[in-house]
Amino acid sequence: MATSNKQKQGDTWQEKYQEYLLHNGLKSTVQRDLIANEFYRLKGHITAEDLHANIRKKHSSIGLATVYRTLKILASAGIAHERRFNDGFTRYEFFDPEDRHHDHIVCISCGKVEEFENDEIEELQKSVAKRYKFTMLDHKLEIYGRCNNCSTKAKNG
Amino acid sequence: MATSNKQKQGDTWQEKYQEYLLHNGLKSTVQRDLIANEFYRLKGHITAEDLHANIRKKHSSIGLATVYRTLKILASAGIAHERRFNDGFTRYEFFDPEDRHHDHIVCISCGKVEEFENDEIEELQKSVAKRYKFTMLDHKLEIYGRCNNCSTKAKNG
DNA sequence: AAGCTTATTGACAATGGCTATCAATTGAAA
DNA sequence: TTTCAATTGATAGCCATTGTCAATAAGCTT
Ligand SMILES: [Mn+2]
Ligand SMILES: [Mn+2]
Ligand SMILES: [Zn+2]
Ligand SMILES: [Zn+2]
Repeated sequence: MATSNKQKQGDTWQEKYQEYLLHNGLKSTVQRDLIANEFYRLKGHITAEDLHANIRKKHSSIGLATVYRTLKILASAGIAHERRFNDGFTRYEFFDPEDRHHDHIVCISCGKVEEFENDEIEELQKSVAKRYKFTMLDHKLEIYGRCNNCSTKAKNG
Repeated sequence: MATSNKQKQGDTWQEKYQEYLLHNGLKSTVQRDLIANEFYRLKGHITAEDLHANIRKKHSSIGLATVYRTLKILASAGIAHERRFNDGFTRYEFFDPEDRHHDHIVCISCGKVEEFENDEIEELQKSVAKRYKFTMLDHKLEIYGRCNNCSTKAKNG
């Protein structure tokens, strides 16, 4: 076949999405596809409600429940990652298999979220898990603080 | 005075508690004091409901809302620390000013929570915050996995 | 010790993010 | 097309936590 020699780097998220639907007896629907595409288009760390609000602008009949449902599917398919910071919302971010693992630094004042990678921390975590005889499956590292902008604002007016 | 030359190491949590109440127009009540003492006695990472259940054994009339309220006060007073792992409950743990900061490694199978300290990770976090020009106020590091016991169980039975 | 003022309590209602339910609709296989 | 399971939007329900409120208790002040 034309694509099989391309060491699977050509797998787009859309292909992954369709494959997941197929293998799980799920259907491609106009709402589902729309939500998935809009999710991809918007980027960032988005809540179901934010995404729903955005979609509503063009497609006012799509229900919030369907957005929740679709985000869960995308997460199960490995296309989205669930994130829970400390604001009571579940957020989703698009996951590209090319991307490396990253953690987050969050501004508690304006909500800005920056991403960072730190191999040393990752390694140290592994050693901690080992020391406590835990099989590490996941981890969560979040730094909370005030971004440069918000720190400056606080100092002045 | 008899205590003033003791570089404040003699401050018990009870003193801190009473002081906090005083300075904030709050009252010492039998329920409040009971909840605070039971919280101290039980240790661990406890939920409001767990604590309430324990107290109910001896004092069946104490309301759950009062337990919630008291835990919030203890947190504000710096006597308890709030923790949110990924099980949907807010947990509280007693905080001793003598203790150093620690993070957590959590078994997703049996719920066991171990505590660890790692200065290298702490330092690396500071450097990340600095790189992103964030004023770090807090951070959360949790390792999720399976404890030795639960890993073994999974392999066999 | 009694009165006074304000905080506190327990019961219960309400909140809010999210999920379950259900009748109507749609996708896709035949 | 027909068929039939999957999907949808609306809405009810869930559940940890918080708000409300009338009754009560703390901690002054006399
Ligand atoms: Mn991210
Ligand atoms: Mn702890
Ligand atoms: Zn900010
Ligand atoms: Zn375990």
